Amino acid sequence: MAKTGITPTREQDYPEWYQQVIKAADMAENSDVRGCMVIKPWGYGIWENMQSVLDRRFKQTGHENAYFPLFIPKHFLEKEAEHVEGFAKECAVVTHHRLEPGPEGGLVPAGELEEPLIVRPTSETIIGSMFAKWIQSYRDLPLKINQWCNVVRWEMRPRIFLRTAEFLWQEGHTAHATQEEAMDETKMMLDVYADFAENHMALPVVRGEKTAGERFPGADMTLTIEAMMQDRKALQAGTSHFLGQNFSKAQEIKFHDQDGTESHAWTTSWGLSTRMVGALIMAHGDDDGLIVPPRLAPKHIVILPIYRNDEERSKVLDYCNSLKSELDQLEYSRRELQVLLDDRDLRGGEKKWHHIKKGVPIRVEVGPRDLESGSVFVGRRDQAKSSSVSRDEFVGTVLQILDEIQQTLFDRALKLREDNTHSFTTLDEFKEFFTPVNPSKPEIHGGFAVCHFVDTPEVEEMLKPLKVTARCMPLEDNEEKGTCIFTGQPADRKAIFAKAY
RNA sequence: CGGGGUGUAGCGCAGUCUGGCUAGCGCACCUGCUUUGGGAGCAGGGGGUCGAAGGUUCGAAUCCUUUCACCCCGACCA
Repeated sequence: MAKTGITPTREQDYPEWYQQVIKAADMAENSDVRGCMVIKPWGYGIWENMQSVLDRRFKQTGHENAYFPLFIPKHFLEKEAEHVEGFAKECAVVTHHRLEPGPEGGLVPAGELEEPLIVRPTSETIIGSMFAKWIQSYRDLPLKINQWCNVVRWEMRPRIFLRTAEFLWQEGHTAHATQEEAMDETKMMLDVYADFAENHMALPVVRGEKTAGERFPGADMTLTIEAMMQDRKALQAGTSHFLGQNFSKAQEIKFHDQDGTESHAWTTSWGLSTRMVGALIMAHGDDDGLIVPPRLAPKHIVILPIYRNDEERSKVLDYCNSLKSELDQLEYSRRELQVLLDDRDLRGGEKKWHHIKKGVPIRVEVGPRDLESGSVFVGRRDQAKSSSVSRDEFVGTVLQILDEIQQTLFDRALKLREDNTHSFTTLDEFKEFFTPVNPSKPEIHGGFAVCHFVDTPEVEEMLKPLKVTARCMPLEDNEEKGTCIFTGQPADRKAIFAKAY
């Protein structure tokens, strides 16, 4: 009988499968605060590894970390018109600074603030206000700052990791003397994200430009990396914004050039959030649970000792400990190899499934028979079968196995995307692609549709009933001119359309 | 903010229509024995006063009133 680790399967009920994977892998859970999640050690460990890879890349590309306040004075947010409009509907507002005993017990807010404070939904305004002070001369530029923090966007429909009221992210903010330099920065950081997604998350992405309707509020241009999840929906995995002089004009970020003229700086911002953990789950998980790409795994290998009595136990544990020390010497992807020896007093099968559901890349089972033959029983999370190999061979090839798993995950995800990306030249074909056979209980359908189009509000309107959005206009391979399948007008380039998270 | 629904043990639920012994069941948890290369079996055990407040009644998880919370479907969104 093929019993799966997760009920239901992806095919049966994808959204429910997603929730169950998180629960089974013990990654996170909902908290008592609606819309806010608690990230548990296994989920947080993955995020920490994401942080460490990205942080290194940010520093390599000339950025420094700093920290800015959680609270933003209301009038800061009001300065940039589009920015206000984009975020006003989802801001948490702090109006008081004290609690006092209420008439009927409990506590009531007191000490009303002169000006309400907004819990940051993003920090362009408060960082910009500091940039305005720090920047006076062309010699102060470029200024390239990143911060790791939490932000709050009051969401009505939370989904753990994908959309929560509070989430963790990094936000980079830079200021430059010229438009070209700011544009180069915007593109470079998109490439950093794309490289991270593909080489560390094993997640193939399309690099593209957002349409006017999907752009960041206040940006002149938003670049994005878009990935396909296993239900064929798109997920925006990271964005990089060219802000032009919009914020610098609103916030007076000015500098004197070499010839003494005063100009407004050109700014960018770019962010990537804990949403990526959700992307990782939906891109790689299977019906037995999570699969963590080795390069981001909190534990690469779990050793499971198998024994029947105390005598066997001590022998097996000695063998396991020495194996662990040997493996501990190795490094994988700039980290020490992380090896867990799980000697909890649990039945073997239960313990094994526990680690399968968590997605540990490699399981090593060690029992009395292995001691005699000097071997280990190795199972890879990307394969169903396990096999016996000599201990020395295993230690000698383990790093290679991890790379193979990493590659397998990437190849699988790429194949999924390629198999479900189609070009369309007529609107009828397009509509059919996005219409489920059974509308009351939609099956997994659709994918990425690539079509010529013109970026106008009418097109966005036409897409609404289908619940499809323009994900991006790909940066690569997008020179060919054609006809917009929505309006019939001549179109300069194509866009990718999909249902999205 | 509109429509629908649910609150009973850590989790998932039955019981509510038709009020009545000490409020049940499954999973999880603890103990013991048997098992052990694979998500164990048997036996025993701990844990809830039924979202909250008020009312009707000899008697309320169950009926009535008020209230709170959460979930799902729509509009919004990294």
